[in-house]
Amino acid sequence: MGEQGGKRAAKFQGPKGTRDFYPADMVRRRYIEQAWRTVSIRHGFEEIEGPTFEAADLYAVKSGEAILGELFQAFSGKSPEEVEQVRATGRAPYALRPEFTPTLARMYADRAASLPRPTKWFAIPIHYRAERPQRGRLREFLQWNADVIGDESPQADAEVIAVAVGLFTELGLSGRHITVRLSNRDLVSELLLENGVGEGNVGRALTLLDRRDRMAAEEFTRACGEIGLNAAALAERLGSIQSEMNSALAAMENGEAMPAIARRSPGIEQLKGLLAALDAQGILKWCEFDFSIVRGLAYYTGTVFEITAAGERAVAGGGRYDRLIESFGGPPTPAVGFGMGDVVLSLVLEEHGLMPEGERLAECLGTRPDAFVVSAGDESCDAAVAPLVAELRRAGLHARRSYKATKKIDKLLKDAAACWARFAVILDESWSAGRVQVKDLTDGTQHTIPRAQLAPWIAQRRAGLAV
RNA sequence: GCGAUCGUAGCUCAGUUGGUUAGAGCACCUGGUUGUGGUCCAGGGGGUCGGGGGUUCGAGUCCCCUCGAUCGCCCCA
Repeated sequence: MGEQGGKRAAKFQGPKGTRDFYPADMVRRRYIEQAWRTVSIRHGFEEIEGPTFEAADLYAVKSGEAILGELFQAFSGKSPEEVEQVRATGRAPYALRPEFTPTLARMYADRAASLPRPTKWFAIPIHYRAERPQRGRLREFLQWNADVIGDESPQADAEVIAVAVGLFTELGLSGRHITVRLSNRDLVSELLLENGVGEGNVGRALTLLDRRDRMAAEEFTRACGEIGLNAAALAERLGSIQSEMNSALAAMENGEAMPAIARRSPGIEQLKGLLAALDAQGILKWCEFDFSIVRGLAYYTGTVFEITAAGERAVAGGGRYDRLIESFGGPPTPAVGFGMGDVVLSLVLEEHGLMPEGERLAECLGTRPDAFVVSAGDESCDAAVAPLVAELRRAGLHARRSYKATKKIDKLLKDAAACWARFAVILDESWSAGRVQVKDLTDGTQHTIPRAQLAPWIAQRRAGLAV
């Protein structure tokens, strides 16, 4: 911009951390979205969607500082008061959504009285976070969310984990590639209280544990001192309970009954319930306990989990948020859910050669043309291409044509093969007698078909019926 | 927001100690090899070397700034 007239226009680049989806990229995105949608529906979830921006206050307290620092802010610019507010406070009235759970909780709270229990919803929203892009992290991304609302039982926790596992299975991933790491905030909180932390400092302590690996040892020690936490004792207790729980998990995976657990507490009861429910879902082999996971978002309660793949960031993360809906003005409503981003998932699929391409991808997405019409004859054949394509489309077929000027059949067929068409319709000398050549590009056979029977012939043959 | 590396056609890259009109392969378009699907051959379109400034007789090649990308930090999907 700012160039003199006559100079070439300035080129624009897409904003930092965003992606352009050309056709080859879009089909890969659709492949993932289709798997998300198919598996969600298979597990009995119903699709919802909300606004891409919300009142900034929606995120203010519930999400925690971590997300607040990454908010993309938005305002209409229509009123002087609004502009002045942004200028004075640096805070806009709206924010592009950085996550979906607050929107979901708001939507549920609005109609809670008329919604069934449990309500099972999924969404495939686009999200925005103003962080520095890097491997597996962009500023604009898709995130699949699946939530069970109104069911406090561990069966609900297991059900959302099961739909995530179902997705991995659908895409060809297994427990060799993927691990579901389970934890429980109530259990960790109990142990914090038993190891020196006062009632009012539990939240702070959880945040501290969440960052433990990322801070200097002496800094961690000092922070522990401030809240009275005996970190060594806590680590020892958590570690021994963790290995006990993992042994129980392994035993159950071998078909044995759940072993007795030494400790008795509300947190342990939740974990035992979860273990039984995961067993009922048949997905124990994907899971393990990892009590170092507490998660950064402030609204989590009880069960929390992260799903990881070797060498990558977390593919998905989630947990219980039993008080969030109430805090948005709804009735007290337990809920559990997770989010899975498209960026890391794509990397994992690529890494294992599980992202299909070419014909297989076109087949999965239903984008293969049924007929590809080419003219290899005189002007009358050229003129017949457009009406013939239109006729096939009216018959409900996916019909395309070549736009090349050449009459070379090899090049025209190459054109047809490039889009994975099932049949090539060749207009040549026989067109003057009302017939076309149809080549089945799958098996190489060629047939002479009267024009009037072309569409039904292709439709039947596509359906696998004998002609 | 901080650090490191990088930035030449749509893609992958080559460009000699700075020196005349910036190259290749793939892709795209056209034509030929006289008519059937990732052969071969020929031709063509497309880049002011991310952008701006500076040093120099002269910079894609050196210096500064800026934008972007990649990989870490932070945080999380």
